[in-house]
Amino acid sequence: MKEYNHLKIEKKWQKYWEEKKTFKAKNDGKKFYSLIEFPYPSGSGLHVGHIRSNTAMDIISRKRRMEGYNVLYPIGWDAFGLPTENYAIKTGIEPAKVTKQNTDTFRKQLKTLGFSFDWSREVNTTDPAYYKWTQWIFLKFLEKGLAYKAKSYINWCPSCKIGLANEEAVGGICERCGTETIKKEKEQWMLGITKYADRLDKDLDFVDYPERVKTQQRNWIGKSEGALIKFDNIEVFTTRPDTIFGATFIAVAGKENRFTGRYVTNPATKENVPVWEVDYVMEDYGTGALMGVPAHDERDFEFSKKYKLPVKTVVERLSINATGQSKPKDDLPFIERNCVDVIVKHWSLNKYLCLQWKKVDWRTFVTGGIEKGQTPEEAARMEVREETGYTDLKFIKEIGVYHSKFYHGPKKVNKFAHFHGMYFELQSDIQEEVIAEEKEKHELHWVDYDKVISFIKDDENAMGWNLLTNESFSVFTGEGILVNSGKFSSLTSQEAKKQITEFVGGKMVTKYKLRDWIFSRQRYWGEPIPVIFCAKCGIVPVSEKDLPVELPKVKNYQPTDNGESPLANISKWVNVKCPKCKGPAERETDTMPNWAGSSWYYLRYTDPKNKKEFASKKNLKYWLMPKQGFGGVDWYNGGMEHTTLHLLYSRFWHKFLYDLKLVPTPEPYRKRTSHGMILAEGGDKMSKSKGNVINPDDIVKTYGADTLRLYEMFIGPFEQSVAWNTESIIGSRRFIEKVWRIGANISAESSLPGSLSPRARGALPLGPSACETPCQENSAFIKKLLHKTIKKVSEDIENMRFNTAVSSMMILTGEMEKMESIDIKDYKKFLKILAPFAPHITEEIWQSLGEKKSIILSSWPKWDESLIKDTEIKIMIQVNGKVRAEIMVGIDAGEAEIKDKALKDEGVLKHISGKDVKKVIYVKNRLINIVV
RNA sequence: GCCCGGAUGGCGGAACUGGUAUACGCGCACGACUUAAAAUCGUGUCUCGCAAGGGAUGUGGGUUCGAUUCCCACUCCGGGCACCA
Repeated sequence: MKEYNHLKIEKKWQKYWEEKKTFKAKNDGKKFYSLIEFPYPSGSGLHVGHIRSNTAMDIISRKRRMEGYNVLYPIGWDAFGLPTENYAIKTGIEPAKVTKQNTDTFRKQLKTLGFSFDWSREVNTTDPAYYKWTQWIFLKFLEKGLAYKAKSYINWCPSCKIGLANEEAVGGICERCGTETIKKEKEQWMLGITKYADRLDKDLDFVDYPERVKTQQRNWIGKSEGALIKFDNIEVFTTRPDTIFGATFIAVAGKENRFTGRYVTNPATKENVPVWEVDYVMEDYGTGALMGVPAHDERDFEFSKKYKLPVKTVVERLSINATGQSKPKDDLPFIERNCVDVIVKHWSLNKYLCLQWKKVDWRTFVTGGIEKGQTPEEAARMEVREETGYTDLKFIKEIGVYHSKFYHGPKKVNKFAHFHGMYFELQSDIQEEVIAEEKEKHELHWVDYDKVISFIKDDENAMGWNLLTNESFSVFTGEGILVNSGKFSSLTSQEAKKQITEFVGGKMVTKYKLRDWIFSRQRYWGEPIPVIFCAKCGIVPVSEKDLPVELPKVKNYQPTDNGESPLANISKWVNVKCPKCKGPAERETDTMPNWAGSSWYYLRYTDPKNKKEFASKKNLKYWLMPKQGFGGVDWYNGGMEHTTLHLLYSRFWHKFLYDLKLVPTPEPYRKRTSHGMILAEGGDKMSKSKGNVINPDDIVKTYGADTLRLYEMFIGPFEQSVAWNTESIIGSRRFIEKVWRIGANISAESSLPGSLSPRARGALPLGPSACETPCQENSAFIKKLLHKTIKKVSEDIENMRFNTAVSSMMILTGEMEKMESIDIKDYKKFLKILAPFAPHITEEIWQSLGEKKSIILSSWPKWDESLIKDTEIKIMIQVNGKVRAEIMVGIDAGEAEIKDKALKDEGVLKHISGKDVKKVIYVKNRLINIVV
């Protein structure tokens, strides 16, 4: 590991980049904006887990630069400042000092790793120069009526003595210390995020986020469309107004289930229904009251069972065949028919009577129409007798009614069938003769209980069976066809919703789970809310020229016992003159949450030193204007833990600023990705308390920064969590040394120190491929592999598949090392694609090969498709799906030729001789499968 | 309870759209070089079998000429939401 002094080399290049500022914009013609979610200061320091996403973004950013883009890749600090505060409280060191200390350490660590941040755009969100603008934006919210004071419950942690936001007290447990929280009522500042709920939901359609992130955001917003309907003086919210005829009680929020003794009128049926207090109804969702529809809601059903309330079915199942042979034909009208679907149990075995149709691929129970004047039971008996001959039937029960729209192949018509599911048990095998015509239609099967579902195959045909055997089908919560609903009967749920809502005088509304954002914190560390309370003038905003309202220097920033902010005790700071009337007034002592500064820091990156505005319009436009889709930050990588709150909050702020015409795009981020965590060696989360934290400095000291970077990328799929393993890191180091060795060997003029010992040099010559084949062929082979690798690495970086990119470069160097000589141009191309991964060592080799400019100023190599194309391809030959041989054929060999060659192959003949070749399947450029 | 991921050698993991399962790396074993060690290079390394062959991608089934990949059921692990009418 001491063949060259990697630490020296890395230091040399860190310094070089610092001085030359190689990473400054070099091409204004194109633009790109990549963003990293920075590592935030915490007590435990930066660990290898933090480094991973930075490395990934650094690789992308370096590649972009080589592709000629102007890259904005800034660095920010402490937007998620909570850990600092937390650590400060624990240690008693002043938060500002902790931040300063940590920031310096981290800055040094990040530089060591060679990240190509644009340090001149550094943003520190806890700096008053920055949070001035956070306060300024808050005042805009206030001006537009989106910031308001309201009574609200806070979760108070008796141990931390801190009021917690909802997200910090999940399930009533303090996220910081695990203590159970207490609810306290308090006047709090709120931000009206619910006004943006609809747009925050809708605009997800236009951004490039992973599907799961979108889903999580949508769930959080919780949009649902329904109706407000009055039952006398009680208004309920329901998403299922179509079930109102089945509403047999009204449930209002309460602590226990006790009947209130009151009755109200169901506006649809005009019947009186009882009003119950119910513990599963939430006071703050919808209207705090709901209509109980036991037949079509599981909780209502449970409740009605317990208190013996009537269950009234008003919606029946409807299935429409969407695909395949039974899909209704568009040009045919539907023929409605009442039918029976008859399930018949065997007289002694646990088997059931099923039919396999002969003319179509249908598997059903006995079915048929109900003739005029027949009861369903009579019809069922008749059908069983006609189709199967069995007569000794005992009627057990009617299973239910379900509807189906399908195309009846044998009869060539669209059918709209209303099935009555009928269940019989056969008493004996007494059987009459079945007429020939019926026998032609289908064949009879007795199917085992547990095979029925797989025999019937089609879900819709198995509806009767599911209703009979599966309890979860007992409450139908889906949409279907209305029954017992007066003039709305036979409408579909979809059709009925609007009509019924109108009929009962209700109105359609959209509700969200999302609540307005509680924006106050009773803590020291946060931007003070820039508001003054005056006895005469009320709430007065601090004027813009007095911003920022800075945090006062305090001795004790610990939270108070009474739930007030620590700032409340500092009368010097609190007591001010009212800006309007100059009378005595008091400052707001609440501060903003850590999410505030992080909601817009990316905007400041475009113009971090601006003193007049939070960022100039010109800069915002340059970096954010749509390149694709909605525009915004081109690429934002961050941890999964921020996919709901932070992402949603910053989207909200951005949209608000967009409405004020202060930012040019309606969405902040065009593309969002998330990295998986690096876990400690045991697979646990890294944490200081567990003592399993891997410090990047230690790794760098032993293996070098390039090795660490490579390993972080190689260790596993980027979006997946992986456990760290220090043992494996040596592989990445060996790879780098191999690259170095090839570089040292490649040219006599190379100024690289002779990295190969004479012994190793002696051992090197040049594996079998170098000796056995002529040199020219070798060089063509390497060229081809190189171009394949360029393609692979280029594409893999874009898709964040760094692990396979590294792997393919390892394969290439493995082959290169076997060669007697390598074209220096080819080797340089390889260095270029490796450069983003291992910037220091590639830079050193690059310049030792006579290059004067930094490798990052060179251009990203292009691959040549014609070189990649194979002239001969390998075709696998399978016999009955098993690989038996392989043949080489020319790229443009015809199918017949290949098949012919395959059938004559010795290895194949062994397996097919004496057997009939039934079928030969040829998959282009891949394989031949011979079926015998 | 609901929603979303995942499960492949001793280990991290690879496999394009259903087409050679285990690339690449680690570890291990053997060999070369060396007085020796380290480093480096080479060979081998899923499993049963002497071989021909057979069996393996969490478990069980299905579709297919062919399934790690698609479908159904289940087990375990991870993440998110949780009386949302």
